[in-house]
Amino acid sequence: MRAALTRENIVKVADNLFYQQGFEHTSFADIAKEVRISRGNFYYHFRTKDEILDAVIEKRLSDRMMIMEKWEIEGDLPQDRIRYFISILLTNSCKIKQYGCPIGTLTSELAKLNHHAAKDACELFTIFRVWLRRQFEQAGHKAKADEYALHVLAHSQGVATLANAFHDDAFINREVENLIAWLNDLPKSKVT
Amino acid sequence: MRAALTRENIVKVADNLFYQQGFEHTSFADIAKEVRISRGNFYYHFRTKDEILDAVIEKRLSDRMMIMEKWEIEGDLPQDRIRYFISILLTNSCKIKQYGCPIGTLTSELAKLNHHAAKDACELFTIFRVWLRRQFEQAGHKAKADEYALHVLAHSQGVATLANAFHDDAFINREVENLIAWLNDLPKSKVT
DNA sequence: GTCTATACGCGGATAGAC
DNA sequence: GTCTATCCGCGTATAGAC
Repeated sequence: MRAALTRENIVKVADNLFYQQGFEHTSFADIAKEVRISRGNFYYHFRTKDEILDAVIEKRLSDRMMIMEKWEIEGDLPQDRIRYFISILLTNSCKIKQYGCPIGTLTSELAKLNHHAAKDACELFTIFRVWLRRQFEQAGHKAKADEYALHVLAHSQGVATLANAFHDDAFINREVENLIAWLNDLPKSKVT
Repeated sequence: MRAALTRENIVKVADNLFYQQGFEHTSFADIAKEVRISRGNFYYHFRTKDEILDAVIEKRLSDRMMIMEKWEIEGDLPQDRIRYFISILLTNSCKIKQYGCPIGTLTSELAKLNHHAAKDACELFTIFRVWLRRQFEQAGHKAKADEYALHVLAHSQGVATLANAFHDDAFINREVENLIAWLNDLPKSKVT
C-alpha cells in the first residue's frame, strides 16, 4: 500500500480509538493492531505519539469544516443551519451515549494532561463558535451573535456529558427540543 | 501517624490529583510523593489503584451530600437552594477553568476506560439529580421535577466544559445569569 | 506502620534487515 | 515501506526488613 494511504488509515483508526478509549489510554499497539501493520512500521509514518495526535486534530478540523460547508449549502436560512448543528446530538446519539462528545472529551483530557496540543484541540470548539456566530449574525442577532454561539455550544456539551452518564434517549430528545425552542423564541431579528 | 489519618490523607491527595491530572495519568509515585510516604508504605493502605479510586468516589459522594445538607439548612425556599447549586460555577470558577468539573470529567474518563467504577462515578450525578428533583418538587413542579433537575445539571456541565476550553469569566457569569433567569421564569408553581 | 529493594509487564521509541 | 528485534523507563504490585 502506498505510504499516503497507510498514513491516512493510521490517522483514521487513531481518531476512532482516541475517541473511544481516550488519547492516553490508546497505545501504539492498539492502533497498529487495528491498522494491521507492525509497531515498527508505525514509526516510518509517525515518530511520536504527539505527531499522531496533531494529525488527528488536523483531520477532525477538516472533517468538521466540511460538514459546516455542507450545512451552509443545504440550509436556506441561518436558523436552519443552526438546527443542523443541534441535530448532531440526535444523529450521533448512539456514540455520544457511549463515548461522549469527541471534541469536549478530548479538550478535557488534554487540559488535564497539560498537553501542548490542548490549545489546538480547543480550536475545534472555536471553528464551531465562529461558524455559529456567523449564522446568528446573518439571522440579525449582530450584537449577541457570539453569546448565542457559546450558549448553543455549551448546551450541546452539557447534553452530551449527561447522555454519556445516563444513556437516556428521552433526555436527549427533550433537550434538543428545548434548545430549538430557545432558538425559535429569540427576540425577532431585523433581517430574515 | 495513625493509619486512619494516613489513609484519609492519601484519599484527599488522590482526590485532588485525579481531578487535576486525571485518574489514569496519576501514578502511585505522584500520590506518595505528595503524601510524603514511600511507595511501599502505600500498599499497606491500598492494595490496588482501583481501591483508591473507590475511596475517592466514596469521599466525593459524602462531601457532596454534606454540601447539599448545608444548602438544605441555609436556603429557605427551594429556589434559593437551587441557586446555591448553580452558584458552584462561580465559587469554583478558578478550578473549573483549569480542570473542568470534577464529576463530569471523571465520569467521561472512566466511561472511555471501560472502568468498572464508571457507574459508581455516575452516582455522583445521580445524588445531585435526586436532590435537585426534590427541590423542584417542593417548588411545586411535581410533574417536571426530574426534567428540570437534568436540565440544570446539563447546563452546568456544558458551562464547565466550555469554561475549561476558553477560560472566559464573562461567559460563565452570563450563563449563570441565564440559568437563574430560566429558573425564575418557570411557570408559576402551586405552592411556595 | 513505615521503610527499601525488587519483580514484572507495558508502552514509547530506535536500529537495522529485507 | 514493511518487517523483527530490542532498548529503556515508568507504573503497578510484591516481599520482607525494621
